[in-house]
Amino acid sequence: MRLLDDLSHVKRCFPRGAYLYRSGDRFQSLYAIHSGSFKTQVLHEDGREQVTGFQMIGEIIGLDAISTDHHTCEAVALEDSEVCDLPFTRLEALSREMPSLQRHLHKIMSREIVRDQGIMLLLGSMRAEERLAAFLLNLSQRFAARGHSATSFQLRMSRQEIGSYLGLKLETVSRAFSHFQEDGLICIKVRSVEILDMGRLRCLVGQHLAC
Amino acid sequence: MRLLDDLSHVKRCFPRGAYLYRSGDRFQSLYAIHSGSFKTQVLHEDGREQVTGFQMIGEIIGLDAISTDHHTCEAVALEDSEVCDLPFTRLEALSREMPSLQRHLHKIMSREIVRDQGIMLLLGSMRAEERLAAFLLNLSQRFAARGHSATSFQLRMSRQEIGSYLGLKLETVSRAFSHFQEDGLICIKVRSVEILDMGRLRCLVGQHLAC
DNA sequence: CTCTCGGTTTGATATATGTCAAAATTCGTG
DNA sequence: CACGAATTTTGACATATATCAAACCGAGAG
Repeated sequence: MRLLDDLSHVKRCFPRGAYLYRSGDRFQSLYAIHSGSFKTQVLHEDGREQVTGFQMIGEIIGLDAISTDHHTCEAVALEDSEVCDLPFTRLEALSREMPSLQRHLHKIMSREIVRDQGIMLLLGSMRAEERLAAFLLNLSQRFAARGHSATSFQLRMSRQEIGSYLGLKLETVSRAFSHFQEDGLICIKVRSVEILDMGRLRCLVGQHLAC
Repeated sequence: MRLLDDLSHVKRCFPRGAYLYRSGDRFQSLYAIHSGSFKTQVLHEDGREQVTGFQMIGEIIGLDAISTDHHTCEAVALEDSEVCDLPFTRLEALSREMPSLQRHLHKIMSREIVRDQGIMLLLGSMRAEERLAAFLLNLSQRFAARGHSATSFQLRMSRQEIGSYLGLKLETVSRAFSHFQEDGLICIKVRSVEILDMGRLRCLVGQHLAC
């Protein structure tokens, strides 16, 4: 990771709502998120859009573009954010010199593939409340990994964006949040979340088991 | 691609139903499909399984395992098949020597990420018949790319497997096929498909547009 | 501070897909 | 060739989620 830091000291700022890249943009760099957060989404000709992920500090985005030399999705800042460019040809050259960097890069790409498989599982075989519980637990875990509270955090995205990510309508997301709150699983006030019963939330994901 | 061929002349055979690898297996190699076809699926603790893809000749599988050194999904032969092992450490060593191989490997991984995004779009925002139409068009295109007919082919997977892949129940898949047939879009007899009206099938994907 | 507007919540109703069940067909095996 | 098992098709009905609509709330602008 230190190697990546060496590659670029230049941070660029993106205000909330700004595009880091758009679908069709020429591929130059991967981007390391230095502060803030982004969403990535793919567009369908007919205008529908599907959020494919929410990225936070330390995560690398832009991997989709390697395949065609053009970005196939777009990345939008969810809050004021900073990113470091990682020019890809330099990254490739460096990783030819340093097997550890090479392996690291491969792991990053593979991890993205595994993450995507998890989302397919979620979209293909979970019900609305399971999906939302899985989403909350995923956020919780990622906040914790960054030294923040695992139980209390702010959502950076709208109900609409959560819904798009989870394959649900925003009303369904809102209702599921309300239901979780009635059941004492969470306390939610618009965008601030507190997880009250992590155990039962975990049980919700994987309904099929007795809990 | 020739480089990959050099890497391994050894083909291994897998009869229909055999596992190429299972979830949890130690990662050693990527696999190039030399003949036949496979499905990959992820398992949920509670027993649910989600098919994440169908792979055919020339495609590389096992990329998920790089991230953790263990396979996170499993691959099952859909018919008698042959694969070439591509030992990953040798692949990495070679690609340090040969920038073109390095780039090729990166593109393969990135292409998988793009493919997964497409499936998320499908699962997250398409209706049953749109999903199935997209699936048929995808198969058609891949058969055509391999020199087979784009309009007439055999399905190698069951309704159940198609349903799992598309986030639908097998009955829904069957009904959608029947409906396509009534509408004169396809002729389907169990596992043999003939596409009769490619244009209207394309229109079905992306319902929102007037067609 | 108040207004406005986007976002959120909640309710009533519609609909796509799931569920359960039975019949029909195909396929593998003896 | 014939049997049984597995897969597929089809039907009747149930239900999760979408849709439409209205009320509510909160954050930013003036």
